[in-house]
Amino acid sequence: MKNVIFMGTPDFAVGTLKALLDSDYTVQAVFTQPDKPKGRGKSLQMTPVKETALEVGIPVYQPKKIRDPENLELLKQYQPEAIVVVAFGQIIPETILNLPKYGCINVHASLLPKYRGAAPIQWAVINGEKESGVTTMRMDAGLDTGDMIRKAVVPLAEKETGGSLFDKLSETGAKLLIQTLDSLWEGTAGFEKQPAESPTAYAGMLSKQMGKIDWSKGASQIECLIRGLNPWPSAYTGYQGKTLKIWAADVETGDFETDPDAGRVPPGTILEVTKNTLKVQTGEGVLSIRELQLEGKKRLETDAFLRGCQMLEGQLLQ
RNA sequence: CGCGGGGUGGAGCAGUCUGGAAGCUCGUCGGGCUCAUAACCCGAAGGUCACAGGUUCAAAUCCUGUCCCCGCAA
Repeated sequence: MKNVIFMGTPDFAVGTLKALLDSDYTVQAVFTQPDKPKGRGKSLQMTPVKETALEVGIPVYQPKKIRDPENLELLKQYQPEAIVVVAFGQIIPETILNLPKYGCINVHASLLPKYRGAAPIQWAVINGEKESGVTTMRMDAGLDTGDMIRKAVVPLAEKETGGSLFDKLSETGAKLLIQTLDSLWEGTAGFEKQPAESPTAYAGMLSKQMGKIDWSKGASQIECLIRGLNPWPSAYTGYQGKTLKIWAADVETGDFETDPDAGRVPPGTILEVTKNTLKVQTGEGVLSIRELQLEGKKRLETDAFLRGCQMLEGQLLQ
């Protein structure tokens, strides 16, 4: 008997849950966040983890607060040997952390102690990291501060996006968790303490607002932001009073000294418009927009976009 | 009933308010120019104007219903 309880909520957790279901561990029950109204019609929507659990007929619990004593009692009845927590979205009290024999095992999508917090994947991309990864740890009362058990390094591709890295780490995390559990059951697991201080800023939740492009920043910095926030919440700017999302861009490496305007116009100014390029002045360097989307419209490659929307050189994005 | 934008040849758009011959920028195909080209010139193919009803002499355009896409909000 290898009984475990699974706690998780978003897509990222689904890969791990599925890996568990395919393994010789028994998922006794699943805990996930309550359904919330989402989408255009504001209809109630199940969490991805709940959907998966229902497909295979595992009991699903959606406590508003995992802290409530009744949940501890509930968990006790299952007598899990370990609780697997992947992006659950609620703070788990110590009483629960200490309940299972092997503790609560968390899969965190960064190389701890870097990027503790809710959105480690995207922050790694935003900050232009060359590599990230997944860490499993035995949870303690702190936030992502538990003793580390296993790590897997994943190099970032040149055009890595939050979404693409998300997929990679989700897959990596699933494998890593199984390995981690195996080592726990075999008694071969090693625990490594984390330093008290994380070398990076806390990787807080992403917000729509942080996608607003500050054109006075450097081109390469903006490009990282665009990739990190793709596909959600996406980087955006304004064009003629409308929201303009920027989905992909390249840092322009060409020589712009020939352009008389380069470096002499305010950041955000459209420097050059050709059939399929859109170059924008930034605080440092020039950014060439490759894919964008105007409010209410579809996401388009620059050349398709320019066919229907006449953008003129000299206009300002803000 | 959360708010709003939109569905027009292969792509992106205009035309809808003020009904009356299918337009624009591209792409595709053929020809020309050129050392050459994503450049330029000439020509051609390709559309049940999302779908279904209704009003009208006449509907892409007005009215009603349905489907689908998207932005905001959550």
